[in-house]
Amino acid sequence: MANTEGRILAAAKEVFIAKGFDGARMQEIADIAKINKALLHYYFRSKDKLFEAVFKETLLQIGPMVLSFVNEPIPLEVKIWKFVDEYIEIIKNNPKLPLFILNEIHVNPERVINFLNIGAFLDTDALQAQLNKETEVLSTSRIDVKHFVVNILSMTIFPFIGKPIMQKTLKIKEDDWEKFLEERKRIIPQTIMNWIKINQKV
Amino acid sequence: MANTEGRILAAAKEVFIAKGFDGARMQEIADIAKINKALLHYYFRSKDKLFEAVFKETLLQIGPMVLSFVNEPIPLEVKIWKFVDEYIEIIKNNPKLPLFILNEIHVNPERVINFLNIGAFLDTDALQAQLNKETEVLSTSRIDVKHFVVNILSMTIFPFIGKPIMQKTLKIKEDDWEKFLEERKRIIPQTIMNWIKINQKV
DNA sequence: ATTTAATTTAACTATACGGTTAAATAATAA
DNA sequence: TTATTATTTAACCGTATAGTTAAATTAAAT
Repeated sequence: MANTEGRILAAAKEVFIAKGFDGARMQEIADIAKINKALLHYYFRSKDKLFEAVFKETLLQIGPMVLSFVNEPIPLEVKIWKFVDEYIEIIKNNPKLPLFILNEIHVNPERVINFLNIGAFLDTDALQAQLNKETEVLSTSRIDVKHFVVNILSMTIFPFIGKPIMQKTLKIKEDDWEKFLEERKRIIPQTIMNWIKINQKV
Repeated sequence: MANTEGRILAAAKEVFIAKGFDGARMQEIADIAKINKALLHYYFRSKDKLFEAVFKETLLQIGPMVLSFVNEPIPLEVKIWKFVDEYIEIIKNNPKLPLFILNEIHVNPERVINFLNIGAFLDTDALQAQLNKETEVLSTSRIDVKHFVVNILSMTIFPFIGKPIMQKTLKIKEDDWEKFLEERKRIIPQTIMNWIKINQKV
């Protein structure tokens, strides 16, 4: 049949992301791909090999999408808005992906450590320079690029990772989740920019 | 021997947190607790029961510690500083805990959903009122308590969850990690307070 | 001292699961 | 047509793992 390998990869991705490597079952992957276990091993010799293919493909798919324009020469504020907006949109379509990646790194770093370079090309020095220029113009205290990046990533990604707890603690119903995410597209850049803009040398 | 149950729980916590429910092995737990598998089942009838005990205990241990003073009547800025400081200290001693909890909720919500109430008592209305009072004094635009909480939690917890990626992307060596966390105790309240303080009705 | 509870030993069951195999069949390419 | 490749079927192997059992031993309680 057409595109068996693609169906296998899609099925594997679905199951691995939903249940993690240890919780995933080769049989279930085969079922979802609508083939049998024998053919599954015919295409990908082992669970490890299959996982490797899925993980690599996933990182290649999501990594560059996000960091592509971070190194581009556009104004800082635009950069932040664009980043947050695009990142939220991407994760909205793959809401379970961040936790999956983070957890696999955690429970089995050896298995995934080789691919971690993929998509992790971030020119921190250039970004720091841009930050310095910005704070100079505003005559505010300097911003450390490390905390700048961590702050943005945190506020953007964490709501997805902690969705169930956020929903429960903050009483956000499923119907309001989408709206909540739209609000964050506004709130996160606001939080970051206000942090940078305020005239308070600490 | 003395305190066998405690040793079992400690061992189980260690293994469950390190490898997740699916990756954890009863034999390994028994080994670490320095007992045998038979005695393990003598104390906790099944893996599920043992996990339940560990998960419940963990939530009870960490939940109240953190949220206890959030509802207390202390100034907002103090509250933020205190929260961030205490939270970072607590997680520093249990750095793998947040990802463990979040991931277990993700891969098997049915198994853990019953205990999610534990420690999740947050009076959002009272906090929103305090925020309103604060912005009124500063005559700045109102802050939505949902994003307030999510922002603080995100910036505090996420660095631990994403530690390997943060370290790689931002070139933070293990020796500098502790310093980095100390910086965050300063940066996070600063980010939040500047966000609130700036006179910019959006 | 006697009973009760805690702990070990060691073998065992049942099952789930990753992976294999071989033969048959269908589809595709040469 | 013929050879090659893809796919199915179905049984099978080996092993890891949760959980059991029963008997023996040690420690604690009465």
